[in-house]
Amino acid sequence: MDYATQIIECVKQALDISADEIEQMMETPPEREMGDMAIVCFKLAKVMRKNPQMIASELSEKVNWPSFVSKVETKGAYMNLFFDKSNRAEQVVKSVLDHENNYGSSEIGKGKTICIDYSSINIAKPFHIGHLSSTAIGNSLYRIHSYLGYKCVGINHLGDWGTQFGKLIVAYKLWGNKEQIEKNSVQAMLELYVRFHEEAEKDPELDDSAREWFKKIEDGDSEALEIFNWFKELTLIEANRVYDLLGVEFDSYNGESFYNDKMDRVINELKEKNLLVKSNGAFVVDLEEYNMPPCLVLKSDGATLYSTRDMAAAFYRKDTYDFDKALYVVAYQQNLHFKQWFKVMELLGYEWSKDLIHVAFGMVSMEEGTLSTRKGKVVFLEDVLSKSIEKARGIIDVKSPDLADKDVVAKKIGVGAVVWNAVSNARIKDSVFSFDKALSFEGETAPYVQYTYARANSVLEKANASFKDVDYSLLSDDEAMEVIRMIELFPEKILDAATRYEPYIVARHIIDLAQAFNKFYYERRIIGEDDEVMKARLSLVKATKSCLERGLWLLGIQAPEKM
RNA sequence: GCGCCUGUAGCUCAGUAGGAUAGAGCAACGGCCUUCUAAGCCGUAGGUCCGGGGUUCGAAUCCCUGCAGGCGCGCCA
Repeated sequence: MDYATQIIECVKQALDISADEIEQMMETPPEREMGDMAIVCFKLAKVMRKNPQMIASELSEKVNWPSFVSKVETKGAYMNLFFDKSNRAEQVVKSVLDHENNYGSSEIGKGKTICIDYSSINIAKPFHIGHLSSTAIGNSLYRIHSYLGYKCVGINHLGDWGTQFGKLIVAYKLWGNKEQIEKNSVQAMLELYVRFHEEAEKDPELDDSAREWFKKIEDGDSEALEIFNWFKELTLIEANRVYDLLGVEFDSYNGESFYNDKMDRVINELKEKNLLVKSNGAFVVDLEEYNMPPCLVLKSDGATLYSTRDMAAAFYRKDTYDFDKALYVVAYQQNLHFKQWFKVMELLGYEWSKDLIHVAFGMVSMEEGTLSTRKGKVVFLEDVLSKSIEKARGIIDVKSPDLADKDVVAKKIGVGAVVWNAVSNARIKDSVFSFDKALSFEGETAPYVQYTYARANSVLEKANASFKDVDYSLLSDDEAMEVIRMIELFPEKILDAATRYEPYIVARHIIDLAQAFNKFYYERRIIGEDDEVMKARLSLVKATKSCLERGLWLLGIQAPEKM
C-alpha cells in the first residue's frame, strides 16, 4: 500500500468522511520544508462548523498516524506531514534500481491498441520544420503509450493523392529532366512545383492539363503512374534519412492513395442512413444542428474529399487494428475538419467515434512570416538537424577534445536539441522558428539533460561501486531528498503525459530532476566520502541516471554516456 | 459576421482537475573550476497573472463581459 492510501485509512478512522473526500483534501506542499504531504482543512469548516485552523490542530492529535509519518505540523488550515526519510529514500531508490529499464512503466494499457497517425508528410514536398511537431510528438506519444503497456500502431498517413501530382507531372514534362530529379530529388520537385504556379498565373490552361494528368493517375495510366511512383520513391528515400536521424519508425505508410478504392463504404453508409444531402451540386452531411458548417463528402464532379478519405481510413483502421483509441497528431488548423467528420462517424452510429482523438498542436512560422511551399519559402528539417549536429560537434571539439566517437555523440546531442523544441512545451502553443532557439544547448534543453546524464554516468564509472546493503538513511540531506522526490514523481508524470497526450510533462519533469541532481552533485561530494555515504549516494546517482535515460527515451531523444 | 484557441517577468514558457509568499530558462548584472564533466552551480534584479465585473473562506485557475493576437468557416489537404 502506498503512502497516500495508508494516510487516508488513518484519517478515515478519526473522521466520518469518505476516502474520496479525504483524497481531495490532500496535496503536495509547494515547498519541501513544508513537509511531504499536506491535508487541507478548509472544506471541513462548513460541515463541522468550526474554524479550519482549529480543525487542523485538533485532527492532527486525534489521528493515529502510520509509522512512516515522523512529524505533523499544523499551519493555519494545513496539516503538514513529514515522512521518515530513510524509509522513503529506500522505497524510491530501490524501486528504480529493481526496475532498471522500466521504472515508471505499467500494464494499464495491456491488451489495448492505440493507432497514432503522425508525421504524415506530403509526397514531392519538402520535409520541413513544420513537420517536426507532428513527427516528434507522435513518436513520443507512441513511446509513452508503449511504456504503459499499450500496443501502438504508428501510421504515416502519406499525402500522396490530389491534383498537385497532376501539376507536378505537367511541370516535369515541360521543364524537368531525369538527371536533375535524380540529383536533387525533392528540391528539384519543389522547384518544378513553384515554377508551375508562376507559369499557371499567366497560362490558366496549365491547370486544365494538370487535372487531366491527375485523372490519368486515377485511371491507372502507365506513364502517369510511373512518374508518380518515381517521385514517391525519391521522396521517401529522402524522408527516411530524416526519420533515421530522428530514430522514428512507422508500422504503416498507408496514405491517401491507399484509401482510393475504399471510399464506397463511406458513401454507401451515408446514403443508407440518409445523412447525405445535395447542396450546390455537392453532397454534404448537414451539421447545422451541432453548430457546425456542413461536412463535404463528394464534390459536384463526384470526386471524394479529405473528410471522405479520413472516414474510409478510420473504418480500415478499426477493422484492421481494432483500436481502443485512434490519435491524429495534426495541427490545430484542422480542428473543424476533425470535429466535423468525428461527428459524422457518430451520426453513422459508431459508438467508437468517441475514441477518435485529434491531438492538435500549434503553428510553426518563420520570423519573416508563414511557411509557404508554393513560394519555396521553407526550411528543410534535414538542414536544421545537420546544422545542430555540426554545432554540437564544434562544442565537443572545444570542451571534450579527447572524447571517443565524437560524431556519434554530436548526432545524439544535435538531434536531441532540435527534437526538444517540439516536445518541451504544451502542444497548443504557436512558435516562431529561429536557429538560435532551435539549436540552444543551455538551460532547459535536451543537451542539459543529456549533460546531466553523462555527468552521472561519469561518477558511476569512476567509483565502480557495489550497491549491496545500502544504508539509505545516509540520503537524508535536503539535496538528496529533493532528487528522491523528483524520482518518486516520475511514474505519475508519465501517466499524466499519456492521459493528456502531452509529452512536455515528461520533458518538464526530467528538467526538474536534472536540476535537482545538479544541485545535489554540486553540494554533496560523492566519491571520496565515507564508504557507506558514497555507496548510498552512488545508488541515488544510478537511479537518477536511469530516470533521465528513460525520460529522454520517452521523448525520442538519445542519452550519450559521455559528452 | 460566426466558431475555436491563446494572452503570466524584457523574451520563451511552467503553474499539479480553485489553496500557503506566482516559478523556471534565456537575456542583464555579480560570484564559483588545485577535488566526482563549468553544456554546470549560487546570488541580484525583473510581475496591475490582458482590462472589468461575479462566484468562493480563498481565483492566474471557474462564470460573464470587453480588448488584443492566431486559426478556421463547400467543392485544397
